[in-house]
Amino acid sequence: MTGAMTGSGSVTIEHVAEMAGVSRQTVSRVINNSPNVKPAVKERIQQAIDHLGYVPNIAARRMGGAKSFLIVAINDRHRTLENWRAGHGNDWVDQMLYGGMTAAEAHGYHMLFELVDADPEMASAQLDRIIASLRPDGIILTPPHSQNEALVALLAARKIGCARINVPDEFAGVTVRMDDRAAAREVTDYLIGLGHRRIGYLSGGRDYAVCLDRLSGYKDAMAAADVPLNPDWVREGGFLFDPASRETDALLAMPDRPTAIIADNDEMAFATLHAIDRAGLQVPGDVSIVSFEDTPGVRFSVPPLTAVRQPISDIIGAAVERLIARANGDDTDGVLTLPHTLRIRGTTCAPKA
Amino acid sequence: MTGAMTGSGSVTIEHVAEMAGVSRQTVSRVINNSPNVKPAVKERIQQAIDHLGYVPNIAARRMGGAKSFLIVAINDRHRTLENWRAGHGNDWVDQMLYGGMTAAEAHGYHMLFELVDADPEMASAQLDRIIASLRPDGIILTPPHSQNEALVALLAARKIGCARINVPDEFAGVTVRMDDRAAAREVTDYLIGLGHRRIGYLSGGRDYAVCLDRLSGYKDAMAAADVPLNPDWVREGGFLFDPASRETDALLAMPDRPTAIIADNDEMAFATLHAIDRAGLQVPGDVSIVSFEDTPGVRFSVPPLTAVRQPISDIIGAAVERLIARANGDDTDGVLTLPHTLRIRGTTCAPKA
DNA sequence: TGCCCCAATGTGAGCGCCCACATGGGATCA
DNA sequence: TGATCCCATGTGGGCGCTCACATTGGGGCA
Repeated sequence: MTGAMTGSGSVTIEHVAEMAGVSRQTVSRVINNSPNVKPAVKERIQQAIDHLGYVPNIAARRMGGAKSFLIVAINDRHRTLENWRAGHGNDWVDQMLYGGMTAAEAHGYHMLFELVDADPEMASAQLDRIIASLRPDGIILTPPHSQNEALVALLAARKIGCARINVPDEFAGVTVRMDDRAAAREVTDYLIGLGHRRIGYLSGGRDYAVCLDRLSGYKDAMAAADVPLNPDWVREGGFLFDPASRETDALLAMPDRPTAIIADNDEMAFATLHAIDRAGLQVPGDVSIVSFEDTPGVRFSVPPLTAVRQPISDIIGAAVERLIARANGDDTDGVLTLPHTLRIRGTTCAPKA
Repeated sequence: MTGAMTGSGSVTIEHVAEMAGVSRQTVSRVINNSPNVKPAVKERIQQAIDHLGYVPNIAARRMGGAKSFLIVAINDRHRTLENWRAGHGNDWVDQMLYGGMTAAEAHGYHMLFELVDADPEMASAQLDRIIASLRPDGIILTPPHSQNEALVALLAARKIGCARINVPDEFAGVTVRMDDRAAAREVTDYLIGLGHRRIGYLSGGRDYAVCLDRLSGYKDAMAAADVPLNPDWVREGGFLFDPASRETDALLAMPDRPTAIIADNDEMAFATLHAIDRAGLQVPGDVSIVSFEDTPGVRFSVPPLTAVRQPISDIIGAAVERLIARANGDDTDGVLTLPHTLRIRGTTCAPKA
């Protein structure tokens, strides 16, 4: 039961104004929560709105005023599509959608996703097209775009609010992230606390700021606890199963093989799980595993994976909130760091010996 | 290198018209691929567009003309958010986004997601608000909304193209789906072909048309092969791990326990895997498993899961294509059935005895 | 009482585009 | 050669809303 006009053409602000016996502008003020409207009038208008089932047209609002009620989240085309096509899982997009959509909805906003190529020249051109076409009130840049200063500069020139996801502190502007370095430190401390001294690290890759950050945290923790670190314990698996398998094989073949391995995502952690099994070793008895993603499926492996939960949905939700606040005049800059969680499950225990 | 105007305010159709020495309308014709523009003029205009980096403003296009260049995909709020919050995985949203976004992008369209409650009254009201606010060129209804005739009627009244996802043939209008019944028949035939005669079925639930469809296919195949079917082999797990665990336990405790189990999604298939292991039985030696979802993680279980791949991204992509065609005058109705794939991996083999 | 100020409302214009229609010139036909 | 057509282009108007500004009225202050 949306209203009395159900079935007819669109209900405009004009209709509401007429019904409430006021001008368009006063109705507009009520819609936009502007001050200086008499409570009695406001209520009368609200009743007319409810009665007619009036909902402002977003395109017209954009045309008339400054706001578009749109937040655009930019993902890397290649990483998003190709990885998925190749069958690689990813919790990222789901979480972004859930966190962002919910936050946007609460303010009458909409969030939409766009894909942009990582290549610097293409990225700028594509982003510029998106801006021209959509004129969003804010743009969320995810890695690797969030590290691209040219894009940030472009958005600044176009005067569009920009939230950067998961970039290290040094960058300026609005940033929302989790503390990957601290998380890695925490994980390493946890393993050291269990008695591990030979801890391996399967990194995603050195081009990801996040991965480098985590590696620092891992090294920090090892150094702080005076645990010697063999550089060969640190290996790159590119976030993928097969390379991670091979690297784990190599790790297990070392004379001072690690008794615990940290992996930068779940897929690599699973590869580690399999490789350890293949080598005739036990998880977690012989080798403990901690992952850095925590997709829903990790609860169902044998044993279920101990993992760091990245608060992606919260991060995107916070980014949306910030951008909307910004579009409404609040231009607080700064870095917002959201808490992560280490979820201890079945792949970690004290080392045997 | 977007164009010469980089840095200035918005480039409008007016600027292009002036530069090319024609009227706005002629530029508009070029943008919209209308006929009756001299090739020479068209090229001159195109050059001006490229030079200025002109991109039409989507809100203005919506205001002036009939099209909004927006396709909205409607998901169930509860199923989408609550399940995810409770830690249950779901490949659905990712695939929708990938398939839909790519198809939309190819036509200069954008796709956005909205959540709507399943409750019939709320659903209609919420959908009506979405229509009034966004005026999309088309709406994609996913289950359970795609089975809600009131929503379909509302969209028809509002003259908005509607594509329904995964509803059985009997419903009219534009429908895009996979043939779940045939897929279930195929899976069952495959298992029967391997030599299985006692085949269990872990269904998602009887309120999902898709699940009922699959059950029919399973029963068809059993009947066609003259394999007797014990009704107690068919159980409901609500798509969730824990209930599926219990039902599998019950299944395994039967005197004529199944030698193969079909599950309606991956999470339940994993539960089955664990339950069989717990019972001291082997997969696939003692019991074979086939799942009906094929999320990326299934490749990494031990053994990797044999599963039916639902072509969700293709389905949503096709729905987007249909809706865009419809917005441009092509009003072909009908059911579009996209092919699925049975991916045979490590959880199926001939039964022991 | 008169003045000013500000809260509460209304008015005109325009955002950038596409629609309907009007207009001009060439080819086509008798 | 003139009438007819249709292709190629231009013009005016308006979509639904918000902006900047104008206007009204009532309360506080001297």
